[in-house]
Amino acid sequence: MPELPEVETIAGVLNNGANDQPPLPGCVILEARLLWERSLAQPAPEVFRRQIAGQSIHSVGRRGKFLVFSLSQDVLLIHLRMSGDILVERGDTPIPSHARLLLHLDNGWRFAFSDARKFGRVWLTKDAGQVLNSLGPEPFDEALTEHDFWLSLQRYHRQLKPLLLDQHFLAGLGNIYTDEALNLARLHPLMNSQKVTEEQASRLLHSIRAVLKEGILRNGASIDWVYRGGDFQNYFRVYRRTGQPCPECGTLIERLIVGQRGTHYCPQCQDLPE
DNA sequence: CACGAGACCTGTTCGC
DNA sequence: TGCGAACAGGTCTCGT
Repeated sequence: MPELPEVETIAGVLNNGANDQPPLPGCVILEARLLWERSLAQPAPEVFRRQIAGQSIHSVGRRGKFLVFSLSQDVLLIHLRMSGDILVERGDTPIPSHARLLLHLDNGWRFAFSDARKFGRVWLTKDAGQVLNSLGPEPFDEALTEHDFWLSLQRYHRQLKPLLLDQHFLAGLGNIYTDEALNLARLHPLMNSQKVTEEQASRLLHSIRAVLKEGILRNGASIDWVYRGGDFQNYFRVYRRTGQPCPECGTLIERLIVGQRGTHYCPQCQDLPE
């Protein structure tokens, strides 16, 4: 479910707190409860419970679509996948129906990893790199230049959309922001990455950064039954807008399946060469 | 290497 | 109204 802007928004709220919840940094984890053990990727459940108890939370960050919690001894990593969310509620409130992991905090509040579809995963490790090192660059990394981006596109002979979704290539894009970025860059989702010109690559990188930036500015998108305050869904150019007019030219948005993902694009603005 | 299908899961929406 | 199919913000593994 969440992509870079949503995860960034969640990390920000957890780190700084909000009107209805305190910030996590400074809290001590008293006890962990695993309600669905398969959500735990690493280590074994007993080890996890023993090891995390007593650790304090130093900060909450993000790498790609991973939430990164720096604890006093270890790093807690959470990937929300399709339906995951983090809820921080008072300890005496009812346990959320899809809670998979609960952390009881020393301030009387309770941290819950909620995940209806059970695709999300949790790691507790001393070496976050072991999990995160295979990720591609952060889209906003200044070291990622337009020229580098073009060269990396040249290294593959793949359809643009599946390549952008590949977290080893670039970290953070998901189905929404990939469709949005390709439309803004006026590139067809099936275009071969090797055929992208240097000028088009530059346009694509700018578009990726623009849609992610706007997503973050609007606190992410809230669609389906998962609502967390963001309103980027009201500004989609093509995503889930099949049959509606393209904001640029008015041509009706079309939908096709690419790499088994629903894909939305403007057949006029995003034409497929040859 | 690149692509498609299947798996992992539950809940909502669509179409007849 | 009812019911099965389709669909959903992700990623891994396997076969061709």
